[in-house]
Amino acid sequence: MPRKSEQKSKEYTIKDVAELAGVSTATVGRVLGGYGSASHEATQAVREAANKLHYIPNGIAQSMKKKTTKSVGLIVANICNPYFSSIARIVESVLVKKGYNIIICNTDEDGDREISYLKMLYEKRIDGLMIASALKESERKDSQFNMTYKESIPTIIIDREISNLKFPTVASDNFRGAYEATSHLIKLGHKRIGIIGSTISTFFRRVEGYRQAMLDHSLPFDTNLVFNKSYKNVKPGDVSEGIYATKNLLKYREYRPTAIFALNNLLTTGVLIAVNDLGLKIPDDVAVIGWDDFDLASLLNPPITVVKQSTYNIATIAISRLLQQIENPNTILNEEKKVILSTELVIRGSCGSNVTY
Amino acid sequence: MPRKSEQKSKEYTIKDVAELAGVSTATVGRVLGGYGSASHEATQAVREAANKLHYIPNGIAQSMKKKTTKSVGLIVANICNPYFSSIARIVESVLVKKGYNIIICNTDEDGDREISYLKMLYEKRIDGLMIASALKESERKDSQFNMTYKESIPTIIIDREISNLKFPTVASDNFRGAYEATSHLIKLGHKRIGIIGSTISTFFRRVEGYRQAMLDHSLPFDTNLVFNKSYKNVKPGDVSEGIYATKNLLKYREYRPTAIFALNNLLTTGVLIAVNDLGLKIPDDVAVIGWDDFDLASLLNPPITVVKQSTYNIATIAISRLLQQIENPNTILNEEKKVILSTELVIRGSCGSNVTY
DNA sequence: TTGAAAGCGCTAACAA
DNA sequence: TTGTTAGCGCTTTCAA
Repeated sequence: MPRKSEQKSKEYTIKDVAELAGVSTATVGRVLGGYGSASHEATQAVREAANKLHYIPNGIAQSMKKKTTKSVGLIVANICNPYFSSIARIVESVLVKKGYNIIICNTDEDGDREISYLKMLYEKRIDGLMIASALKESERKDSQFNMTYKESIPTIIIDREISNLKFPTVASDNFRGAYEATSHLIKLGHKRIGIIGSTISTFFRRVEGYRQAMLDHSLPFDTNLVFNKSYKNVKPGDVSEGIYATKNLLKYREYRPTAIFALNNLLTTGVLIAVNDLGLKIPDDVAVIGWDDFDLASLLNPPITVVKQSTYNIATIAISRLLQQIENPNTILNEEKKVILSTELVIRGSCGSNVTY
Repeated sequence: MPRKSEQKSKEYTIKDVAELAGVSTATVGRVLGGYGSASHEATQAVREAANKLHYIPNGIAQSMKKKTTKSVGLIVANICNPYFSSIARIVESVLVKKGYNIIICNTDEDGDREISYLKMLYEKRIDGLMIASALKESERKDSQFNMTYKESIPTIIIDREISNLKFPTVASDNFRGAYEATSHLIKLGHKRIGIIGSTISTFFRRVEGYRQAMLDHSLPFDTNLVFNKSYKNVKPGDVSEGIYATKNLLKYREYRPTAIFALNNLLTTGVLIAVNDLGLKIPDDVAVIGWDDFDLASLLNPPITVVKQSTYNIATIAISRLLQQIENPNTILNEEKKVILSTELVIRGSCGSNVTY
């Protein structure tokens, strides 16, 4: 079977190019790498040889020497969530212009998964890391924390407000956003408001906002209305999660909430499907507010009221700060370590304009 | 400023671990790499040392030796399109179990972008490549083609039915899917049917299906109804594209189509927004069929009829075949090089049940 | 302007 | 069971 090995086109190296061009490997490197200087003649010969062999430089070997891989990791909960895919898209488009590429990791908000991704990415020697789905505070023992995250590599956290974190952060004002949404519902007459966060890790700040709004309006904070568990029979990061949660929340007719606040797009969709399945009407039987705007929100009947994050700004600020750290490791971003962006309550029809009892 | 350099935690190497453990680097490799054999004592010492130093193996150096990077590239048009994000998600979840990670590239269906991504990925020495957004046939001169794609690396094409392609393919039956959708509209009485494909590269086969359906029903194939251009003022991969196309198609009252067939999710959303903006009613003023199902399709008013692809199957088959090629390079997948999956027409309300003139 | 050669951190063949 | 050592393909210092 000599055929086999002949078929397999050899990977040409800088050495092959050097030989063919009749120069040294150093010269090839200078020409192709664009550093140092080479005579016009040499330059020509090298280019020609490289073309002839369809030479593709070995980026691994380059990384080895230069100690930079031109790749950054992006850890998200689930790329199917429009919020994360938008972030990924924006981030990737600015990165690619600078020659970086992006490695995507989906954690489903699972701490163990995050840790193993981290390990993988650190082994890959990524130049930078963006985490949009960090360990939940509950899972994060400080000792463990310091062992899993490497401070020596440029890192930025999106959408997590973790106090003792050494990394810069850019996030929405989760507390305020939830506070406003909840207050809106309360003003409309709602007293029992369900909140569905499933396992999402920004859950806590948002629930705090919800809780504060309830308390400020002399309404009880009832943990039965707070849905933040994950269930074995339900895939996280799937609409079924929201459906399941909603059906649970609406199970008991007399105690059931008159409004539901869903903490991400996928959950919102799940809520809408469940409410529809149950034959209930929005907003008369149950009002709905979603977190994150989506293209079809205004086309639904009724249009869905949402807390809108400035996804574009979040992504843009995050990536520019990350690149700054990568390109200039001495920059200390201490002063403005944490950037918090305000959210906007987009009022559409899904909460009704008044509620009577 | 010696402070600075002290701060920066040194990257420990296998050599440091070896020293601390009092063994050779080879032994460290054997213990940590899990190959060869080492005494219990040595194993203990090495593990201890590695832990103490928080040693993280350098994957770059490993790749250098082993000639495998454990990463695969995924080229899509736009990760914000639910079709592509689902594919990415499924593919990533099977890859991660095998220790691979995934590098995502968004081309916006731009051939030049694809070529430069290809170059980047080949330099990175990816172990495998999955292309869900290949060069359009029109752009692909054979000579150029053979220079841009490397046959020596395992590659699989998703959703492209390119004839003389040397790579295995898994795709939906684009022709048949479009034929059925179009026929459905025709049976409902539509004679002027607009089709919006923008720049998407599977466009051609689908338009052929559309065309054939028209001809088979003795209806003219009018290129004015075929919208497949991209416009400077419109970002591809954004809802605005579909909005723009729809408004163009519906501009001239008397000649305007009574039905619109949108060739991906983002375009469908754009169509819905545009139709709504124009104050038209679906299905009475204009019927709509979308390509790709979506969670909210059945919740809209009216629910949207779609051509549903088996995304899960496409992704699963594609990645398993790719892994097969990666793990066993001698496997020739010739016999069943091309897998074509059938689509399903999911009839909901957006085409009405009858149309009168 | 050029080339020789060291070395990045690891694996693995070989010898002990 | 272990250690020595030769590379992997490149960049880059140092001399020429």
